[in-house]
Amino acid sequence: MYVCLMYSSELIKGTLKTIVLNLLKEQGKMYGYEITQRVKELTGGKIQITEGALYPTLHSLEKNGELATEKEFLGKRVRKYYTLTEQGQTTTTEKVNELTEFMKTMKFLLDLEPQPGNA
Amino acid sequence: MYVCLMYSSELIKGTLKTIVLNLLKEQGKMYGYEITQRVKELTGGKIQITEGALYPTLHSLEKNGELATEKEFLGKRVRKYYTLTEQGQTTTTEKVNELTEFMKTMKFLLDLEPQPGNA
DNA sequence: ATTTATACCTAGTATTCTTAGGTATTTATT
DNA sequence: AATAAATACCTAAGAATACTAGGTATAAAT
Repeated sequence: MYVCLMYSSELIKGTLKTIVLNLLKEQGKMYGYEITQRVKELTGGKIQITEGALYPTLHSLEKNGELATEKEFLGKRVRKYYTLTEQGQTTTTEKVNELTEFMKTMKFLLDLEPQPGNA
Repeated sequence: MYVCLMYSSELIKGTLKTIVLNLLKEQGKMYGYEITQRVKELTGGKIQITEGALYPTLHSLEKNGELATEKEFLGKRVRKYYTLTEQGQTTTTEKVNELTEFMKTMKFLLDLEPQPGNA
């Protein structure tokens, strides 16, 4: 039986918005469920975005003017596609740059050499 | 006038424990205030741990058996030094490895090429 | 016919950080 | 000498954000 090792959820905190915005920048337009599946697929199951986290985040980003929506009907079922607004594109660049810098700083912090005496 | 650019606080979420544990691994023993100052110094002010976040975290780690404490008196003032327990050393290694892996995954996600048509 | 996958959503809870205080000693400045 | 700043500890209330656990409904697979 294959056990998938997920990252502990606390690590996702603070990066979810950036992940979603960046995916939209790359894929153009996506709907909620698609985002959860795509992230799961891209990370080999190591990051699984729950719907309880994703939908409120999408709604918040839309309310804030970063995302625009359009509905598509497949038979009787509805899909809600999200796209970046102009403001959203700017925000995405900023947040991706910030996260990249943050990770450099974290890498530096984690790579410090132990002082003599701390085996 | 020099303005220090801090990372938005949401990025710290989920990494604070790991930062503290790893610092203790490197420095051997530290007290709370020292940790805030050391992180600020090491990151050029880009990560500033607030005391309101740090102390509850230290207490929680101690309660959980990851940290041990000893008090030192300087005149009438008290310092509370924290050190890693054996369990704490194991946890530190695990959490540092996990964060490192997480950052690799994030880097991969952020470096994906935009699909044709999404300028 | 039933289960699984797709597709949306929300309410309550838990975690975790920030804000904004409080206390007290020591050192630096004026 | 008086005041301010730095050191050093702490907590409580609030905000932000994710999880759990539900709900609704259609389409596809077994």
